[in-house]
Amino acid sequence: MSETHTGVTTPRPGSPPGAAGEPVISCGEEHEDCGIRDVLDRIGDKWSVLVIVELAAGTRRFRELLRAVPGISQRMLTLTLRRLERDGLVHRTVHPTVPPRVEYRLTAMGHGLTLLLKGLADWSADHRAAIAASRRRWDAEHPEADIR
Amino acid sequence: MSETHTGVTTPRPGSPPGAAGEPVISCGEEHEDCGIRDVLDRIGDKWSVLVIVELAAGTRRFRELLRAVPGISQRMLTLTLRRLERDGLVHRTVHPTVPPRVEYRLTAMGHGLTLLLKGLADWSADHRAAIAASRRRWDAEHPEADIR
DNA sequence: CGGAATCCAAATAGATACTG
DNA sequence: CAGTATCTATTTGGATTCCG
Repeated sequence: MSETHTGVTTPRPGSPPGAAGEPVISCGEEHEDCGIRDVLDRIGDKWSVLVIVELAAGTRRFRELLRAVPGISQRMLTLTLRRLERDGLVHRTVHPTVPPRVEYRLTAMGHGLTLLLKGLADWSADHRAAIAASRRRWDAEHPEADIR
Repeated sequence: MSETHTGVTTPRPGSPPGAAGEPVISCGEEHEDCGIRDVLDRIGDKWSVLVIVELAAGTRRFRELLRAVPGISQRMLTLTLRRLERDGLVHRTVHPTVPPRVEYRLTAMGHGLTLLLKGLADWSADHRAAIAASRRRWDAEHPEADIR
């Protein structure tokens, strides 16, 4: 789910070994949903949205985020924050004190993204019941189907 | 119904940092995701968006989708379609002929979702360059970092 | 406190073969 | 044509330990 086919994708220094001529189903030139994958790959994971939502409320320290996002592990919070930082959605400030103090806040672009997330959240809320009902109906009509 | 309990709010300019008071997130009373997770879990996977985008153009048969979405396997197309159907985003019509003819089309709710996806696609397109640049910078500043 | 490193379990995706 | 059924490979997330 990470860096897919941006067309300009940066292969990081320590690129994967072997695996030369990968097909890499690059969305040719006709499919216009190309850029959207970058964003979906980011917000589609398990924790990014929750972290972004928390940061939308203001600057937070690492430990604060850990508490604010219930269930997230230290490792996943670190990974999530690094990825968001790498994409330019989150800014990280290190205060060279003892003990260390590291603060995270959304960048302007990150804040812009929250507007879209709000739209998504609204739509989700509006259709939550319908989706749940549809699932119940489908599950009833397809017993012993294993889709997940 | 749209402005009820949404997930993200725009931070006020003078918001005190780390003010442990009111969470600016209102997802009802508990820390639930407002149902946005249901939607993200669906559109966040590898293929759903591509399938939805293709169906947004009109009714499609299974084989047509298989050709239209480059790289998807038969199995993943089936799974993706079943999940979308279960959520009430896609409708499936079986014509009892020989050979079988199965058609897929978006439901009204599915079409509604495409509007949001368009918003996301637009935003992605607008920030694609910025994101790519941010990634290059980050990767340059963090050699041998493996964020995946 | 804020991580990085390691190991392991689970979820997800892909290839292939078979069928009504 | 439109799927299932298996099996395997890859990705992802979680738990734990250690460290400046």
